[in-house]
Amino acid sequence: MNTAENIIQWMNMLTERGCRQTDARRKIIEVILTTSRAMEPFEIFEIGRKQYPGLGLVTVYRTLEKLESLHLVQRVHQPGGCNMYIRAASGHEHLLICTSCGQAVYFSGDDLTQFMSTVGSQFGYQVSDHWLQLFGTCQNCQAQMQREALSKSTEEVECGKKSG
Amino acid sequence: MNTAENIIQWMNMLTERGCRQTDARRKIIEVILTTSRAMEPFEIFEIGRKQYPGLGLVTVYRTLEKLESLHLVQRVHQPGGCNMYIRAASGHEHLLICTSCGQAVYFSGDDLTQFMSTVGSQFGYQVSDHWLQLFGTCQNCQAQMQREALSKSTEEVECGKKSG
DNA sequence: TTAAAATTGATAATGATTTTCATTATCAAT
DNA sequence: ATTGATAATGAAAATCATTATCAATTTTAA
Repeated sequence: MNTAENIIQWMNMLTERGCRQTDARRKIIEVILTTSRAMEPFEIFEIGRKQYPGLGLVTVYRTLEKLESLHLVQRVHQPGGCNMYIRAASGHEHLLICTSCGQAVYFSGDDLTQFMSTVGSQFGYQVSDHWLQLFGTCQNCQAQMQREALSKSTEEVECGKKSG
Repeated sequence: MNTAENIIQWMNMLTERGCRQTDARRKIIEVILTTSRAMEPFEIFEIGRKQYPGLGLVTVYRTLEKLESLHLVQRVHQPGGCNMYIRAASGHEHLLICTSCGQAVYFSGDDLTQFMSTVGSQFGYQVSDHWLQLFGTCQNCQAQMQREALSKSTEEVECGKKSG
């Protein structure tokens, strides 16, 4: 499914829930669907109003709340804060986030379901939900870092400088 | 190790880091070490000042920040918010939290380490860290719910009431 | 087209967390 | 035990993300 179809689909889900289709919501959804990393409300607001100047920050908050209740977006928890949003996982998926650029991908965590309930029963708990998130460095950022390290060592050779 | 010894140990870790040992910190640490669930700063403040009336809320915030940087406490992320703290995990442990009473226990997640890096390499990511948290109902709360369900059905029989 | 109702965005209010700052407590050196 | 440098404290004020208010606008079903 392409982005345009995806936007229509999300808008229709709003309609099904008894909500109205508005330009503000369409733009907010577009921003979310065309960005592959988690964003703060203010960031969505800033990107969105470039193409839709009337957009208000409060509307972004309200729309995110609505989309979250429809399980179309989800909050992302990170060491630096928990106020970012990204399109929601489909089923038993979990996030893998680049700590350098924020790029996020979903991976399947089906194989963990058994482990979860086993752990729970060991402590007498009835496990109903789990959160799993991986942090690391994406391919781009790994390459970038490698380039930087290389150019740095070259500099040292050429100029006789020491890093520090 | 008992609580008293544990408090001394934490206080000494503050000293090692160049911090001073104060009554406020001692009381805050005691509250954390004698409670087996995550607490908000204000909750720690309220419990602490019962025995140490001078305690200030700001000091609780500052102490938590310091203890977190020493990896003695950690922030707990929950659907309802991420402003609770609990003693930190030792090594590869993860939290299992009761969604009813907040009771928390740590379980070992060693067996997941392999899974994590495998998943990462599938997407070209170099995984450096992971978050895992389980939610469920603890034994006490399960029993409690069962009792409530029982007494409710008994009521119905005795009084002929319908639940609603 | 019309009118009811949902939505919007500007503004004000809220509440958790931080900063400020004068006072107090700690602790190594005496 | 005393001292003095300075870390730590707590009260109050400031900050900042989020939420509530409300009049104006937009959407949608009829």
